[in-house]
Amino acid sequence: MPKTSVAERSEPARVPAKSAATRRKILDAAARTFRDKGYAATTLNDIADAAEIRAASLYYYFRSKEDLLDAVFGIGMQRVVDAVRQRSAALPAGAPLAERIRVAIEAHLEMLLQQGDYTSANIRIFGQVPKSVQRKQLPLREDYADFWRELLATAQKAGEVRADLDLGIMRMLIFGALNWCTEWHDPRKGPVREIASHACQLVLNGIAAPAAKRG
Amino acid sequence: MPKTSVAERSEPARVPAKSAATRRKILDAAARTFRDKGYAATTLNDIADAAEIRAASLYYYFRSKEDLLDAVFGIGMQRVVDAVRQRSAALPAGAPLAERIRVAIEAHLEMLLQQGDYTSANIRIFGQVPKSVQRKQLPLREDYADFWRELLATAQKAGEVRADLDLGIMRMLIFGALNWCTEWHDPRKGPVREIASHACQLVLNGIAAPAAKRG
DNA sequence: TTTTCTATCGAATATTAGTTAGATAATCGA
DNA sequence: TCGATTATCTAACTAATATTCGATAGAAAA
Repeated sequence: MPKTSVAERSEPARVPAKSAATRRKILDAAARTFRDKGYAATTLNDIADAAEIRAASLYYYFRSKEDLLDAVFGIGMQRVVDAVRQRSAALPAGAPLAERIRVAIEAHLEMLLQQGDYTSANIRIFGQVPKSVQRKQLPLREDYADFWRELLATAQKAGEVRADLDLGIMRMLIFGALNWCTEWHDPRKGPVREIASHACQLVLNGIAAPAAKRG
Repeated sequence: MPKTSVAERSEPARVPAKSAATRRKILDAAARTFRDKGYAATTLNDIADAAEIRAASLYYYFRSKEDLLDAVFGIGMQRVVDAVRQRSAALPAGAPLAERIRVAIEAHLEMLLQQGDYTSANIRIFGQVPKSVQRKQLPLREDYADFWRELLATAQKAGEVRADLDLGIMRMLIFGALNWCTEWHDPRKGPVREIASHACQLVLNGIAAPAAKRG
């Protein structure tokens, strides 16, 4: 029994909308399952079950399991890049750099903990995934890294970040504090706002130049 | 050809030392491979190859793949607990709490990045491992968490950490900054000391109460 | 209606991986 | 030297899994 069950049609029945909905369901299921169990431990049946289709049907939409993973990763990274860039662009031109860093932290955490499972899947399992997939994702990752590099470098040049800090190391420590949240935070439970606020305090106080120059 | 190749015997030929050396080689190989590729993606053949034996021989030392993982995890967590406790205990009784936090950070990072692959395997792949193994590891993990809980709570009570901070959240953010290093740091390359120093700055400045009380 | 294309499925395939069984080599105490 | 125990191997088994193939239902087009 195919059981078509078309429940997604919210818009006035577009032309190719039928297949797009299934594709989305597959991606959603894959993102969640990959994130929760890792790539190797996730079977195509796991994904198919969650998407309410049979495993063979996955191949109508994706050429392979790796392809599916790559698609999930791409969406996840694109989303966080867009979210952070957009929030940052919404700030007034003369906003203090600490404020720019704050909204970047908040956007990153919200994407990781509230929004879809795509970004958290990417962040969480990237290191345990076939090298070929990692390689294909590198350009997007570098895009995102560049955003932060520039943000921190500008803040340091402006004297808002201590001059003696190695920003490469500091950036990775900050990423760590944020990204690790996927390992412990229960999205249904705690409020993200509370975590974001603490992360901002840790980071901003952690790297800020002393307000009053001594000596 | 078995090719016995007994090259480990550094001590004067102990009694059961023969089997213990192989067991150690298996554990070393497993820790490294698990950490690098994850649990599911690691095959017993990968481990056996690295340990220079055949896969079937693993079963002379461990009942199953899960058992082997559990052994690796246990060693990894025990090591970091011991290292951090020991370093902390070596401090003079009246040492400032910031100093206690600093040595804890340093010990944690050294165990993660320099010492064996056991701790890093535990930290890195714990979340993508069978639930049964996670459950068996919880007591040890709690032990370690308790150490940090107590350390931070004491510092807060002493007024060295801002009173308005939720230490549960802050502790996980700190763990994140440290643990994430397994994802990006190349142990052969950068000096750990540099990273530890930056982590200390981030954490200590990030949570410290302002030196001069205002108002 | 007939044809065509899209989407989905059941079944088959080939490979791999964890595990077991039995044989055998190596070691050691007596 | 000899039997017993320890350690390791080869070969086989079984279950699971990614992937392929051919069939088919439904919708759209003709």
